[in-house]
Amino acid sequence: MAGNPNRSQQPSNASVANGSSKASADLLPNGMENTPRGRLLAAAAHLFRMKGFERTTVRDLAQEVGIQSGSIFHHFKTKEEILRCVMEEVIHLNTERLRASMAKANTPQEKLYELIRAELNSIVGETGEAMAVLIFEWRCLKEDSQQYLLELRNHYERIWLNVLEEAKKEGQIAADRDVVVLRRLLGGALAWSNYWYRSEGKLDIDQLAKQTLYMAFPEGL
Amino acid sequence: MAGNPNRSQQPSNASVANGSSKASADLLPNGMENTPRGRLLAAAAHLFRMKGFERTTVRDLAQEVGIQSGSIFHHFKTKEEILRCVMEEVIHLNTERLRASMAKANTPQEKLYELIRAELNSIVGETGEAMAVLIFEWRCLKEDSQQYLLELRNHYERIWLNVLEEAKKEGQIAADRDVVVLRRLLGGALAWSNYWYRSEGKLDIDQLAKQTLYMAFPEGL
DNA sequence: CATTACCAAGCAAGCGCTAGGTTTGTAAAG
DNA sequence: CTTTACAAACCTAGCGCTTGCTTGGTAATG
Repeated sequence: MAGNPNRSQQPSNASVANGSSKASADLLPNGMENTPRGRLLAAAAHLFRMKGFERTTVRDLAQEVGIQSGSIFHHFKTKEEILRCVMEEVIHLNTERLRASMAKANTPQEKLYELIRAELNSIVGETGEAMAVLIFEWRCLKEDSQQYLLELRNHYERIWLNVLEEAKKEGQIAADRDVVVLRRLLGGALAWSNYWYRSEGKLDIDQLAKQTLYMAFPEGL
Repeated sequence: MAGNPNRSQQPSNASVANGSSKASADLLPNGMENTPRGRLLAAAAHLFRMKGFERTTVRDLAQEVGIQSGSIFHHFKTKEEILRCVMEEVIHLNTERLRASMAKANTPQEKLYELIRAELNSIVGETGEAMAVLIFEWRCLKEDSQQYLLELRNHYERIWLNVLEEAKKEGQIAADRDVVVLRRLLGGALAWSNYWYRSEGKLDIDQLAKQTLYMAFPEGL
């Protein structure tokens, strides 16, 4: 009765138990999902996305990775900390991604396109579930977690605004347009794609990025 | 011990108890907030917006309108029914609003502008809280409620698509653009404004509508 | 032999909701 | 003008269940 059944039995019947075979596959391409902590974060991103943070119980989460609910608290102090970690990691990852995109783009036009393409990939690609959680479960964080993550997000937004301001200076964006408002409109349009875009459809990500670029920056084309 | 303290004492100390003096003010301009049911819906829209559906307890809601938690179920069968009613009413109201806007607009340009302006008013105006609930608490509905509300939402979307298709036919929208994708990008951009737009700022709704129109339909101007 | 990863059992709090009774507003009947 | 009738609105008390989390222990690894 006491003790732990052999480790190798547990994960398999866990992923069979409920039909979700995707959970351990793909949150972060870091190889992070090989640690127990990483597996928990990946499963959390998946469940929080599907059911929402509140509706996901620690028992759901435990079942998804094949452990007992109590064991979760060996890795995280509270349920909220799990949420915060999912968000923190996805911000870091995507900020790095954005920075890398800007490094290899040269002209303002290229940069604008790459900004859109990178954010779109964050939202509908591998990190999509975590991004959706970041956006739509924000309220579930405690005040101080919000404050901390807000700073991280500001770095990300700064990259966007720098490029937009540069593009405006060089005439790619009309002088009478407010770049902050433009960024917000664009951010909403892109974030929304998390709801409707399906990669199996006939529209691929690059095409959608082009359509968005065309919508937002008519002057530049 | 038994019985109900005089009615006139109850509502006042209820709205003082927590600092929210706004709850009973403004969901629906119908005068609907004068019925107990209407007051509950208005308070629900407010609380669901601030804290989310799951985090709002029936006890929170009861306190906001100054009754006991059990009394809520005299007006609604379940907590989920309250959510559904909030959503249902806001869809009806805004569909009607959109239809009215289209009735008085003549040219395709005017119609495009009015579409944007009407939706923006739905999102950041009086019905903003209920709209946010409609958008962000969708998952909390049971399957059949979702199905029912989806039909209502489709009517709303049909109005948009009809106008967009007409505008495309008349050359206000370039021939190579997909109106469905365009609507989704635009819908996202507008929905997002619920997060950041504050009417106290220097940008008024009409200005924002113009900026959005300019972003989305460069050909038409 | 310490560290990491886990289990088994269960506690205290909070949840949606119910049951059964009381009060209040309204309007017809006496 | 009163009395009676009745539905709508509300209260009190609490049930049954689920929740996040804790405790005290075991098993395997290096």
